Amino acid sequence: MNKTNTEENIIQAAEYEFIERGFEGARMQAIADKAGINKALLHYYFRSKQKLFEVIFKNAFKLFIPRILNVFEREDINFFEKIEAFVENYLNILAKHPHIPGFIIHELANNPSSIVKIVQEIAPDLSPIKQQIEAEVSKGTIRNIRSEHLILNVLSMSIFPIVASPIATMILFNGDKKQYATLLSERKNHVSDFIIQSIKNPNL
Amino acid sequence: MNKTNTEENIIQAAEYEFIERGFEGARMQAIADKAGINKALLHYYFRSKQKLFEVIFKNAFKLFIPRILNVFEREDINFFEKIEAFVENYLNILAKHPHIPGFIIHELANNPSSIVKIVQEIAPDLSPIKQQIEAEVSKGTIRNIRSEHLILNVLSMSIFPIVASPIATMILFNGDKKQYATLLSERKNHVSDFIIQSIKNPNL
DNA sequence: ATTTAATTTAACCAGATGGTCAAAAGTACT
DNA sequence: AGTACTTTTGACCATCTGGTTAAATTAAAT
Repeated sequence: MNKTNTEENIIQAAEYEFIERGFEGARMQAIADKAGINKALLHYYFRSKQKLFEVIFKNAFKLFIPRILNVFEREDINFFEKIEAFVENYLNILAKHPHIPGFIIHELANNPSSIVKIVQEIAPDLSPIKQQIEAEVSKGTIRNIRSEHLILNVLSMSIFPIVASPIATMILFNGDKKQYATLLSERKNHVSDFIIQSIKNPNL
Repeated sequence: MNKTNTEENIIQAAEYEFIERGFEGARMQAIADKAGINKALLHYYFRSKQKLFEVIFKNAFKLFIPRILNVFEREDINFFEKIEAFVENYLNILAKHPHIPGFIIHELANNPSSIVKIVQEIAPDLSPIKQQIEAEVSKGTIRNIRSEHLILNVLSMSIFPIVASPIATMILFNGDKKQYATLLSERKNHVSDFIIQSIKNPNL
C-alpha cells in the first residue's frame, strides 16, 4: 500500500460516512473499516475528526460552486438560454451528488466558524450575474425583478426538490419513488420554463 | 413541581436541543440541564432518547402541515388569491420556526423507519389541491402545468431560502444578515407574484 | 546489507454518553 | 400519624468514541 492509495481510500470512505451521517453522526471507526485500515492510521493521515471533516466539506462544497457559473459569461447565447443551460447543468450535478446539498446546509446550520471560513474562501462572486440581470431589466427583456430574488428562485427550485426528496416523495406520491424520479427528470425543462415564463416581458 | 410542569419543561428543552443539534448531536444531559432537572428524570418521563425524539419530531412536523392548507377550501377567493394567502401564511410560520424545516429534512434523510411512520400518519392529503390545479388548467385560468410541479415550486421558493439561509446570506450579501432579512421579508409578496406571473394564462 | 525514514498495526486510555437503580422527598388519602 | 403512590435525585454502569503510543512492518537510500 502506498501513501496515495491509502489517502484516497480514506477520503472516499470519509466522504460517504460524513455526507451520509453528518459530522456528529459519522464514526471514525466506520470510516476506518470502510477504508480497510486501522483507526490509528486515520489519525496518522488526518490528525483529527475535525481536520478530516474539513477536507471532505471543502471537496463537497467545491463541487457545487461550479464552473457552471461560467455559463453566464458566454456571449453566444441570450439570457434565457443561459438560464436553461444553467438549470440543466445544475440539475445534472445534483442528480450525481444528491446528498451533498443537504449535507452542506446541515453542517452550516450552526455556523461553526471553521466551516464558515471554508465557505467564504470558496464562495463564488455573483456580482457579474447580478449585473447581468439588472442589465436585462434595463433592456426590458425581462420585467423588473430584484436580482437576488431571481437567483434565489432558481436555486430554490433546483435544489429543494432534491434536498427534501424523502418528504416530497411521501406527500406528493405516497412514497412512490419511481414517480418522484420521473417528476425530477421532468424538472430539467420545467424549472427553466417556469422561470422564463415568469420573468419575460409580456410586451415583447 | 407537578407532573405537568416538569413534562412541559422537558419538552421545551428537548425541542430546542433536538432541533438545534439534530438527533445525533443532541445530548440528554444538555436537555436535563436546560429543563433544570436530573437526567434520570428524563428517562422516567420518556423512556429513551429515541422516544423523546419521536415526540419532538411529531410536534415539529405537525406545525408544518397546517390548517393553512384549508386556504384552498375557501370559496370566497379565487385561485390566485389562494396562492397569495397560502404563501403569506406559510412564510409567517417559517419566520416563527425557521429551524424546523431543516430539522425535518435532515432527520428524514436517512429514512429511519420510526420517523417515516410518523410522517405517513400525519402527512396531509394533497389530492384536493391537485384536483383544484387541474380544474384551473381545464378552465384555462392558468396555463398547462403539472400540479406536482406547481406545488413543488411553491414549497421550494418558500422553504429553501429559510433552510439555506446561512449559505444564501454569504453568497448573496457577503454574510450581511440584515440585508438577507430584508430580502426574506420582501418574499411574502415576491413569491406569489413570481408564481402567478408564471402560471397565469396570458390570453386572458 | 545496513541504516533511515515512512507506513501500519494492536493495545490502550480518558472522557463522554445513554441508561439504570435504589433510596429519598413529596403528595394524597385514611 | 401512617400508608400507598408518585416524583425526584445521586451514585453508578456498560459501552462507545476520538485519540495516543510504542512497537512492528515495509520501503528508500547508502
